[in-house]
Amino acid sequence: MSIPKTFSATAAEKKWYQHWLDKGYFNSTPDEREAYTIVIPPPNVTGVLHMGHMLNNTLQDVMIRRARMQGFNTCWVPGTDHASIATEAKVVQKLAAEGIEKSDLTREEFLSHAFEWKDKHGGIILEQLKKLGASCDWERTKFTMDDGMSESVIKVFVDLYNKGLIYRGVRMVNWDPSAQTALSDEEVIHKEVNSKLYYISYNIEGSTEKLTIATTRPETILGDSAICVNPNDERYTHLKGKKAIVPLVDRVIPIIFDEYVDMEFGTGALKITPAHDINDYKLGDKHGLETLDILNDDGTLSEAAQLYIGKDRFVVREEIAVDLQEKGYLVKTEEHQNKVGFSERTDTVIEPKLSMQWFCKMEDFSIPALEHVMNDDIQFHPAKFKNTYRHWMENIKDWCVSRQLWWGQQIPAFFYDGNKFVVAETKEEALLLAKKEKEDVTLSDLRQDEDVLDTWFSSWIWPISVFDGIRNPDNKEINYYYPTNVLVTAPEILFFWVARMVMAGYEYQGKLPFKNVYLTGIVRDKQGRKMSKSLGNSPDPIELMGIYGADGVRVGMLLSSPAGNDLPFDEGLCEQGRNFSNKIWNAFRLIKGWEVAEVQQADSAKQAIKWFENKISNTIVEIDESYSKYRISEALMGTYKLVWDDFCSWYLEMVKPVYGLPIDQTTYNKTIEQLEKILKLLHPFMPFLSEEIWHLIKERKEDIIVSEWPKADKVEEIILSDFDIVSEVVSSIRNFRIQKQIPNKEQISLFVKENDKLCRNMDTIICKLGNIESIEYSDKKIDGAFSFRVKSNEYFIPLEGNVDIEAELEKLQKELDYTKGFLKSVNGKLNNERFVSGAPEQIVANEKKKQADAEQKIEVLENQIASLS
RNA sequence: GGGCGAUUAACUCAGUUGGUUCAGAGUGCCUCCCUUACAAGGAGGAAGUCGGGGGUUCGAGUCCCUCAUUGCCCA
Repeated sequence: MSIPKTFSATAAEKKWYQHWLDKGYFNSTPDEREAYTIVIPPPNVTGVLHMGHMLNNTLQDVMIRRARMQGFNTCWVPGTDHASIATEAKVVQKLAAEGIEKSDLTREEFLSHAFEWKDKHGGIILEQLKKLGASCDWERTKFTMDDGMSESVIKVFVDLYNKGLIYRGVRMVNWDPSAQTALSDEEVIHKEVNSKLYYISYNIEGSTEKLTIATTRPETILGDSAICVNPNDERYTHLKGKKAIVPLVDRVIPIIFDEYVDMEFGTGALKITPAHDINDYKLGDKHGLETLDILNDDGTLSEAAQLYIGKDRFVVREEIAVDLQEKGYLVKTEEHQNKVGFSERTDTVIEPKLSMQWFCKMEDFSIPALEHVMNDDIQFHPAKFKNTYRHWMENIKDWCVSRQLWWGQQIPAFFYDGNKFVVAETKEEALLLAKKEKEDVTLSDLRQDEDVLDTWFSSWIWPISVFDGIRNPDNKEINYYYPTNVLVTAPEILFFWVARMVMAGYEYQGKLPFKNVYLTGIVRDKQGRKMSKSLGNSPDPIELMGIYGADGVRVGMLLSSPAGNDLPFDEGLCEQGRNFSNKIWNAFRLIKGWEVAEVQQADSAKQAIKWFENKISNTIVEIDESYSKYRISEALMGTYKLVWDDFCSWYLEMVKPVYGLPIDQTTYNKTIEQLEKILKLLHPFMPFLSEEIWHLIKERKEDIIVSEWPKADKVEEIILSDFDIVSEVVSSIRNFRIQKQIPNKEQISLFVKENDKLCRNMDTIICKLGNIESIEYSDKKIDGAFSFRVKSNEYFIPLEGNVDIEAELEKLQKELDYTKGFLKSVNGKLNNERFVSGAPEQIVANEKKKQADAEQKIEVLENQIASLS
């Protein structure tokens, strides 16, 4: 049988993924085992896979696969969310391309277009996740607008309304004039922009004096209700009781005094526009000012503005500056940097706007949500995010849950008689409620609120609703799978998703939604920029997997991504992953190529097996520990080094038969046994490669994906430390050969002056790897030989004549200097009375041991130097 | 402006409650090698005043203060 030199990933990926699906390994139903559950952070239904998803979902798959092997009943629930703003924007855009305006359609017509779009473009991302190897229970795939899911959302809304936790009110909201909807604070991104500061002078009524204000938004003067100055500002005290006249429209407004105004900024005089600025709104409220809304929903000026009616706010900004200039009101303009809010979804400048919205009260929710994170009932990885979380929870504001869109769950509030309304799950129930208030109300009198709920209002109950725990709070599945074990997500959505899930969890299940939260970093390009579609700096994950294999990319993603740290992505990492696949593949080829025969087991092989069994146990302990701390990249690196360094570079070299000769059965069997353990450890990271080799080792029915996670045996530390000496001896021999240009196949002899008792069990390994004819122990040094030291023992390789005494002396001297320095630092401590009396006993004992070792080594070195000079 | 982090090798990061000379890993780089699993490989090697300064301590990469740089969140 001939095995190709490299692992061909594509075929194996297809084959095994289908096989796993056929066998139903990903599917879960409650049974007597303990559950291990993860719910996917639902990606946007019309999204495509990007590098952030790759990182996130690889992590989840690693955890799920390991848990499966550990015997848990694993359940990874996939799904997507409807992403109301983004998706509606896409649908509107698509319709516009066909010449259809949203305003021409009824709600039902629009929604049928939207669902059509979703059916066609939705869920691509889930198919892409399969390529990555994601072992989700696909039969459980959920979409936030599925009937049951929407029903849960509505139920929660009604329930919270009835509890008095949802209310309707006029508030200043973040208005997206492009999407024409309100946004939550979290959906607004503040960016530093270069803008202009306009200095505009207002006439004072009944005076020739002028008052100059500074603003970045000159168009809003049309909505001014007052000018405000600081009462401590002596420049303006004489204006008390006076009035100012708004330029161009000649409206008379009061001059008011409030310490809110910063005397240093601009001219110290502030125009107040309560309808278009949150701080002005608060001031207006405080001083009882008029509220003049001069903008339409689409960002054009309304009739209330009197001028520029119907023109866009940015156009007006330009025009009004010119007009003010011409009429002599514009004193000057300055370059100015300020922060402006943009819509996360449409990148439009946000307009603070007063409007009637639905809000969810957050204060009561935040108490348990904060407490259970601070006391580690819910653990964050890394824990540093607890601070950020606390800060938000302690400054929480009510949540604006209504959106002026159609794509989403329509708010179940039904109006009648103008502004009277009832809230109920169905129109029929609403009618019953309404009838209590007004007997003659009919079904056709009821008009449902036009708005839909924020998408996060679906997502915050996701860990519950995917198990139908809202509609049936005590069902078998929710009781079995909830709380979930870990949530893997990005810190950017810590607040508007993670925190709210915690709130909903306690409200609706009385329990935390997940025990652990693993926060990933952001995947960045080499220049440190966030990878994004608009920048075009993100590689296509599917293409990457084609080049490096899914396993290679998985390893590449995890190699340098400790929790919470950004990942500066480099294709080189995937290449490293691919190379790793190949390394394992070739180790397998080597073993598979051996001819097995009834021959005596070499002692070196016997010793090697003993060592590796201990080594692998030791590593399993370390890897398990890394996993338990959610240090996934550390677990990967531990596995990587076990395979590459310990197994391939050391173990296989030690047991490898001489070329052309067969291997004994015992060593072969043991080697396969070790290889299988290694494949199991690799499986969470490299599911395809491990399954492929697992089955190439021999024909078998059982699959590695459901095999048992290796357990560590008791580790004999002494064997590991003895091997450390052996490996150092071997390295020194190799070094010697390279220096003296003595080829490996030329046998040499080794003499040892044993100053410190050595374990000789592994001498056969030294002989094999160093191609040593014999090792001879003696109590005196060998003259005229190449020498090196490991610990305090001296090793000699006799050499005809050409020992470079100078070089040898220099090396010895260097080592001597180092050891003396070391001894000095140790003595420094031991001679310090306060150290000896103050430090713990164990530490002092250690220092004494170090002292003795160093002294012995110095003696050895000095003797050697003396003999050479 | 307020809050929270970060700063360790060329790059990306580890470094547990202060205690082996503790200064690490992977990558990259340099030298040699197509040796009969693997050049997608092997054998070696160089490389850092732990951001600066001060303090606590017998002892500080680790604790405290301060400055600098930088990131994130909030206003």
